[in-house]
Amino acid sequence: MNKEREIFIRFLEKSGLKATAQRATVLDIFLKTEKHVSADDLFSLVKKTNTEIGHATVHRTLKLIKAAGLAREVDFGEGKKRYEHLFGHKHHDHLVCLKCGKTIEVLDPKIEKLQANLASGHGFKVSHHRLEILGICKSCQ
Amino acid sequence: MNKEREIFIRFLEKSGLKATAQRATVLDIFLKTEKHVSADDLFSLVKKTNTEIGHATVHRTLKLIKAAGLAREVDFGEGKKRYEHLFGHKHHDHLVCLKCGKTIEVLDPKIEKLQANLASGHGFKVSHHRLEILGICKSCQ
DNA sequence: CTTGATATTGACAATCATTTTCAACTACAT
DNA sequence: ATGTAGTTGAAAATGATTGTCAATATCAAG
Repeated sequence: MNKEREIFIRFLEKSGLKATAQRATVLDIFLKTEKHVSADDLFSLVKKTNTEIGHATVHRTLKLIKAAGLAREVDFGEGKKRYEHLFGHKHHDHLVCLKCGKTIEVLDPKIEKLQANLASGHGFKVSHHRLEILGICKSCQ
Repeated sequence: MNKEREIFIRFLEKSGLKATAQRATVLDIFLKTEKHVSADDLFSLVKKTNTEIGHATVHRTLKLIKAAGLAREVDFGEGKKRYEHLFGHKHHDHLVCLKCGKTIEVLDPKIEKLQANLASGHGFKVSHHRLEILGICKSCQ
């Protein structure tokens, strides 16, 4: 967590941006939640301890956190972005339950490998990928 | 194409909905474009031949086309939905170029198989999945 | 072919997520 | 301490999509 803060500060410096109290607050609260938060989720969490921070700032800061390499955008097809931690977390894909919304993080190295092959076979230089398997989880069946 | 029209009509009947000229027009133009169209793309295409159709109708009709099983929603993370043909098209995944926006449809049965195994290993009953590999295509490198 | 119940339409307003604008404010190098 | 340049919150703007509603069209029944 202090490591993440340091990375963020360093990213801001390097980009000629400023380390403000609002940015620190948003980052801290983001780091405390181990969920896939939307900007609005995070805004609600932030509001609990600090009524002064506007939602535009939360959006702006999430972009920065992502740019700093501390978060990844995920999209469960809801029409809004969600963010998850990236630092100290290995890449993974998601199983998303269509009933209860629960997500399970999964990883299959064989799939990852095959995906890379598939892309390079088409001359593609991969930046990243997105795999979501949607269905009904065990407890919802 | 006539097959698709028939499926659509049958779907409307079965659902107690009406076969209107607007719906026929939107469907026809959708079937003519072999692209991943957004509602607004399609609205522009429709407007070329028929100025009378509103954008709300295009949105509504795309939903119906999807419900009829003739289209699939795809999401390239642009904050809007795109639709692609489903009838007579096998399932596939996408390579999306981040520079020119071009998409290549790909399929690897081994990946599909592994995905199914991965999900069932977690007790998941799969409804569908979404795989997009984002990167830079050959000609944009 | 007329009718009538019901679905549909387009225009417009509303909504939701996100971004922009802008004047007041703050960080931080000097 | 100070000036410059980035930052903030509030409010307005944007873009995609959906809801409202009065006028209109569909289609089964007579």
